[in-house]
Amino acid sequence: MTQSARYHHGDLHDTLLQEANTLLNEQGVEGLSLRKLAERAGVSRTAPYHHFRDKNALLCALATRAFAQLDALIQRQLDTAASEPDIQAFVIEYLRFATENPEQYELMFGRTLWKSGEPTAELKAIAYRSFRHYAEGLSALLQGRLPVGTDPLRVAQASWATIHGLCRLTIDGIYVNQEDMEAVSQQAVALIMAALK
Amino acid sequence: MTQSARYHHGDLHDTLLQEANTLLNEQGVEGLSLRKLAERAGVSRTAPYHHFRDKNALLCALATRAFAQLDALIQRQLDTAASEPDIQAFVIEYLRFATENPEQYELMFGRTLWKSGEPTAELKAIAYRSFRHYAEGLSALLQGRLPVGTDPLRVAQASWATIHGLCRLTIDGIYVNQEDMEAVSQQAVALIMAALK
DNA sequence: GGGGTTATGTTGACGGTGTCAAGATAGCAT
DNA sequence: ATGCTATCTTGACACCGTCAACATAACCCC
Repeated sequence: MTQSARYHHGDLHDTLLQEANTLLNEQGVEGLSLRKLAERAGVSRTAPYHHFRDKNALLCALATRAFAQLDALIQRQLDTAASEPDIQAFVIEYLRFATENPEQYELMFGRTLWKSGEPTAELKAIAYRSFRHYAEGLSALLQGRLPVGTDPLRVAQASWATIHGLCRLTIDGIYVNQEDMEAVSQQAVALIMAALK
Repeated sequence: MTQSARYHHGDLHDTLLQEANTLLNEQGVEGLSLRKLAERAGVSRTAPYHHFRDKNALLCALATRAFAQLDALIQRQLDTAASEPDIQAFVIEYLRFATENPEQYELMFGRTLWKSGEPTAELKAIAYRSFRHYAEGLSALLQGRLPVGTDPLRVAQASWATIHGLCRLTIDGIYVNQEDMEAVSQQAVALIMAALK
């Protein structure tokens, strides 16, 4: 039986995720429909429903994969970091992750999944694990350099917000050009580090 | 002729914008459709097309109105600011603007308008005017307190990114709870201000 | 191997969406 | 009064997510 004529696809689950990623990068989440996906996988409109409960579930699976990459990046860059240049390097890497896959980043953090739809338990888990890794890595890095009474969690939240906000402004195309992005981030890191003894 | 039976609505343009705002706050941008809007205004499906070129144009008009409010807030809070507590107050006001109208804020800065659709010239204008007002206000405020060689524009971009990122994380429901938001912002402002002489 | 259970894939249908085309109506200026 | 133009209408089209009902194949147990 030929590959194209067989009734069962064989690996539709992964094929769908892969095609979804392609379509996401090509056209953004707006242009990602289950029907297009099914067609690209050479399968009928409703076949995907045997592998994902609904569109939200598929998008959550996609975002979960992306978070796994980001989590790996965080651990790789932050666990070996010791000085300000290391932090700068981490931030640059983070920004590149976001700007090289803007649609993916939007999906990971946007309200499509976190508000409009209900995020999967799996997605929540890895998203918060990523933040925990960041917070722990940063705390270790700034050990003894924070002013007394400064909650490391708050510093982690504030600094993530800065990086995240920069990503958002850049990939959404407002206020920060991609060429300026790294300069802005360097300024931000320098300012914060200057405040630490 | 009764109000409901007349052929011409009379003030459909503004009615649409008003209903759109209501629907946006109630159901988010996902739940905002031109057809619902038309029905609420007591008019047929395609009537709105005589007042807005397409859905994108209507959303841009909505966002433009919202930017006018934000712009007013910026000027009100920042032009009279002189010290760190004033900055804290401004940030708090900004955060409240975003968290009290999360769907509106999402629309203003989200990629729905800035990437997927083409932002109106009008929208672009007021969005950038708002940022300029912020940058100018902040520069005046920090006059002479920035380390030499520090570009005020970069500081404006970095600090806006911080505030914006905090808003995004909070209203998208990830990493920052609404109760923690103000504490995080205070930490961020304190850190940055500590770096300035 | 035969037969039943389960996983997977199919077509048909429903209500929703944005938007275009063509025609109806009303206001307004000449 | 007549014609122009703004406004509003119905009809239609191509999409979309998703449910129900049915078809096929794989797999497991006897």
